[in-house]
Amino acid sequence: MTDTTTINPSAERIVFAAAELFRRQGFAATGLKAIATEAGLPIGSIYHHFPGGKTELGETVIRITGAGFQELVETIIDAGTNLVSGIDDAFAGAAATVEASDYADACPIATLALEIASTNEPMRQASDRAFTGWIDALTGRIEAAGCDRKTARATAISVLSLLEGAFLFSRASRSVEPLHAAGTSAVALVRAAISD
Amino acid sequence: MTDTTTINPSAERIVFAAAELFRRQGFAATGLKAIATEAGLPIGSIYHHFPGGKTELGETVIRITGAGFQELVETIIDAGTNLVSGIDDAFAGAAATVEASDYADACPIATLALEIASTNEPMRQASDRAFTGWIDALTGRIEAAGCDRKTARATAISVLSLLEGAFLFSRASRSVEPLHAAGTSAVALVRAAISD
DNA sequence: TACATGGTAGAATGATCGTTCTACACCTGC
DNA sequence: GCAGGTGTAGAACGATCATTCTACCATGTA
Repeated sequence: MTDTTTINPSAERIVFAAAELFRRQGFAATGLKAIATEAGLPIGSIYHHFPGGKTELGETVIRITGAGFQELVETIIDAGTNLVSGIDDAFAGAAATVEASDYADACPIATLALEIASTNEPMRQASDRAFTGWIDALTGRIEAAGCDRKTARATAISVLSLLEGAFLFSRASRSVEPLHAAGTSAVALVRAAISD
Repeated sequence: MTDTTTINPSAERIVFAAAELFRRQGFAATGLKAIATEAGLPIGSIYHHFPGGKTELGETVIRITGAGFQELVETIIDAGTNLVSGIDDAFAGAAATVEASDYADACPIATLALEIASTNEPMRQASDRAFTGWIDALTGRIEAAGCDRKTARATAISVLSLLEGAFLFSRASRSVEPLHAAGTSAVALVRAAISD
């Protein structure tokens, strides 16, 4: 099993190649050969670094890209003059990223999380942990901004739901309108939550 | 090409079998043999009814289940004493359905829509049309409840984003909490939109 | 009766799949 | 120098994939 805190350069190349392909076309449609090619390594290396096979690689991708996305979003939110403007910036940034990537770079794990939710328990648990990390991080910020914990959590879930739902619609419509609409609503929900 | 307004019994069995499997495990992970088996028909029948192959079947599944979901949600919303309570009922119903189906029956087309968004243009367009139909239908209701069109549309997009995002989190966490949180927020957004 | 149409039935095809296996190279420690 | 560990390299394997093809049946029409 790959070290849980660090990851060696080749394994990292495999994870990033896989993450890109999984995000763009999903888990089942991505073959290990394509990942190996994208990573510039032989297919045997995948099994060397991830002896558990495709599922283990999938879990690692979920863990690492889920944490990376969380860190990115936190950085954006925390750079705002306050929580509300930070969230506004995060949605705007998401829209810009999605548009600049030809509507491919949306949520790093949503596509495969839905694919495997009913069929691959280790990966489902990994995705649950990633999403829970996001929800907890945002809950903490909303709470710190002066909201009771229960409402903060519900608001965090809603804000992230808005983001995920809007990603889906943006990719389907090849338009950033959903992300802008959802961003406006996210701001309104958070404003209401911290003004109570 | 299958008739666009009616569909014969065998083709219908194929579509429903496919829809179930696509929803549960996604498009790429579902083989035509499994669909044929589920429909109780030989694999040749799939090509007979859908000469365009798997893509054509995918488009048909998106069209039919997208329209069916819209009709279901509209029925629930319109049965409420007013728009706000109708939307509340819709989210509660979604939560009950997801829970009763072992967290498999969420959005009929989200999983495959994300899988194919960057790789299969005919199907992406079909998913865009389905989602657009949902957005337009809800926009109309919010507008009829006394909201300007621009805000009505943005609110409709947000409500549906909340639903889709919450479906994702509910499937990942095997919990209905996200749908209840999103439902409360949807109600708040719609209330605010029609009181302006 | 012959032909056309619509449909079920399932084998055949070449390609891709995840996985296992064998081979070799390099580095480190004893 | 040898053994063990780490890693690249890619062929082999059995299974599954989407698609095409052949065969047969039933019905309706000329």
